[in-house]
Amino acid sequence: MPELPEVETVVRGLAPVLDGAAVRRVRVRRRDLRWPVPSGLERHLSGARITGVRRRAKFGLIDTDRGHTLIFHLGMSGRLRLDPSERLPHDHVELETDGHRIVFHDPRRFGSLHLVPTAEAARHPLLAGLGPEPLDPDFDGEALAQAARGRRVAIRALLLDQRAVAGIGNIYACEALFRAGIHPARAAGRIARPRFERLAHGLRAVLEAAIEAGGTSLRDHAAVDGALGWFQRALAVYGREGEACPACGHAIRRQRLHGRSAFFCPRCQR
DNA sequence: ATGCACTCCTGAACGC
DNA sequence: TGCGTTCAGGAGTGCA
Repeated sequence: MPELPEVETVVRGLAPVLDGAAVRRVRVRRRDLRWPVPSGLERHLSGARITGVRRRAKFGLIDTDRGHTLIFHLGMSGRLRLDPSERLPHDHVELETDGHRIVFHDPRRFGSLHLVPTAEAARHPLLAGLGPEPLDPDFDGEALAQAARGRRVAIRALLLDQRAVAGIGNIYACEALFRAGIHPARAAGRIARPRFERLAHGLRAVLEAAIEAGGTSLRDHAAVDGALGWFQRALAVYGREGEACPACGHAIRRQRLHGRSAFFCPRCQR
């Protein structure tokens, strides 16, 4: 389940391979992803040179010298495979450069590909409303406090809202809340100001540690070279229902919240 | 504006 | 063994 650290891992793996490379051929085997693969993808990318690979929230952006940017989202089960030795089911799109092949593989097809003029990438509907990057140097508790003002939703739901803060999914929302000692069901607007500072710090710390470890590979994530991320070993609460809280030893609890599991320590998180 | 259920999809895990 | 059910969840949609 690619969240910010997993996408960052993919982008970092992709950049040295794609930066400066020329796209030789694009092959689309399946167009019906989360949204249809743009019909002009092959035409606009073939022959273009890649000028950069970057990330915004959970999106990867590949810029070309033709003024187009390819945006990818990995959804739930998406992977980018670099120079795969065999073709697999669900290999939907293939990008051949002068030297490598990048394959977009996505069994559940919650992922998507988009092509936009580079100058308008930030205004694309999927990117336009995104909140601040939690790893941006300017990101702090104030940004979270502002997004939470007057809101009655559970803080976990607010963290998952990409307009409030970008790139967070269920795993890192749960982990950051544990680090900040905040109960996932607590109403966002009823959290005292200093606690947002702890939450912002918890988010940053857990995301940086996860990137360092190459992300969390629960089921679907892997770096472009197929390497698994090792951060699941460092998860304190996510997926650990019944296990001992690493801080106090109390059993980790799982609670259904808005249709999704929230994992937390009922003693440490209030 | 806000909150929330529903929807898409497939594979893994589970129960009988 | 084999079938059915449940779950995972990012993010748009549509409703109250």
